[in-house]
Amino acid sequence: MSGVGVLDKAVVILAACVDGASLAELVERTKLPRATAHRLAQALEIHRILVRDQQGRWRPGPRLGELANAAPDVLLSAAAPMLSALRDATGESAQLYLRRADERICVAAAERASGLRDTVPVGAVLPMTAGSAAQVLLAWEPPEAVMPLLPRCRFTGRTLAEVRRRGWAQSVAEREAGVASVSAPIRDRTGRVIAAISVSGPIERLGRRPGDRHAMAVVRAGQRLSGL
Amino acid sequence: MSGVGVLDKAVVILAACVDGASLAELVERTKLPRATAHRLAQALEIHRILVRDQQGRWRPGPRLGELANAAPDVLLSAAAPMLSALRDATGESAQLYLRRADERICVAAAERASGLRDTVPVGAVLPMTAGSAAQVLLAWEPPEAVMPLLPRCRFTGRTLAEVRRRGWAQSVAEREAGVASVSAPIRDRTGRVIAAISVSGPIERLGRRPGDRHAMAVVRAGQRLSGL
DNA sequence: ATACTGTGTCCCATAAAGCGAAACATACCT
DNA sequence: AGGTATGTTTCGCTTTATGGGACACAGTAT
Repeated sequence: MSGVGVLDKAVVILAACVDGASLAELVERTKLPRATAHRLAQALEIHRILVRDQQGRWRPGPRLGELANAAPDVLLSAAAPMLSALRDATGESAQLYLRRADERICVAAAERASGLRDTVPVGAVLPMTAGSAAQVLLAWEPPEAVMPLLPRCRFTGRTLAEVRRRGWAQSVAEREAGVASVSAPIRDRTGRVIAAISVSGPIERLGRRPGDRHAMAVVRAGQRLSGL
Repeated sequence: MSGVGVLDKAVVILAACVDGASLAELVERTKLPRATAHRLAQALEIHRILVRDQQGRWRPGPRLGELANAAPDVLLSAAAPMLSALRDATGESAQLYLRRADERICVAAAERASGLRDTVPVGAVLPMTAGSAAQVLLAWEPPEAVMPLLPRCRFTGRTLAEVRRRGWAQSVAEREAGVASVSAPIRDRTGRVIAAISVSGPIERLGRRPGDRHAMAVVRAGQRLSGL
């Protein structure tokens, strides 16, 4: 598929191990012969791209993070002042989310200093089934990646089409009662959505159409963080 | 080396691309024949493990981060409450650092709420040449990885030997005048140091031997975050 | 206790994939 | 204009990767 079969197989194995996999699960998910899966997983383990726990389950190893450091670091470094600026411009808490399978993780945040505010601590794992950031992270994904999730989502395919059209998403009382939010995509150089930038706060302040008020600032921040 | 030559070559290529590389640089750094380096880099690009910019330079692609998400997520998720607990227990700001080549990045922090405090925002990139976290991230590295850096460090090989003996590091006015800090390692299941956890604050409060006061709490927090 | 099934590991004969020299195209420098 | 460096592609050949099957161990059913 890429022209190098061993790499094709290794990537399939890595994808199967994101949430942990035994050898049997690996074979089942990758459809590779057991000897092949075992041999390649061991080789990835030697490189610390996979690690194996006491139960014999493989999951992503530290070397992946080391090799990936440049990409996330650049975004994280650039995001910190941008989130602070967005918080100051909008008067609401701002966050940055990465997608992880069926969840999203907050990797940077700038919290409104006082008063009523939505607090999402860095490291928090939130669902992909609700919230404007989830809509943004899903809207540009291929349909086959989205379809299995949609039955459990608080939004629909139609909502995601609207997100693609507008370039941003808004939600009211989706992830949490009383909270409204606006999100926009952050893209890599190829145009793929790699993260979502958001502001969130109480419905009392943001209203039932928070995009009217804050979409432009959030979209602008997302554009500035794109292409790094 | 791992028994699968293509994977061995791919990892060498990925390591060479962490800070960006043209084809010529890739060939120079990996010692691979040009056709081989080109073919494998293109295959990694097809998988989005590498991306290529307009100048033809390859660097880590978004897929690496996606595949690595689980590993950093587990640590990041677990760290947030642990950093808060450490901040409350010690009364100082607490941070978590990952190593990136010759720098370290703050990926999680819990800041002391009021008064004089050391503020390191999430996303901040700090040098590997000064500070107790730098000592911890270097102390268990192989000598050949450390030697090139030592001439520029504010500490010595002897300091690093002491860190290995004690299991923690302390620094006074190294990274910044007036700031003292204590750090301890966070290890993966194989025992390798993958991150450093720290508390930092003014010398006035922490004293010139901040380890006397806080090493136990920091080491304990590091142990609890190890092996995830 | 025994038989069967599932899982993990390893070996090695074989086939297929990956290798990489060389050719070609383009850009840059003198 | 000529030489050099860089990037891309081809394809005959060699080396590497494949994966069936054997083995060991654990778990389950009878």
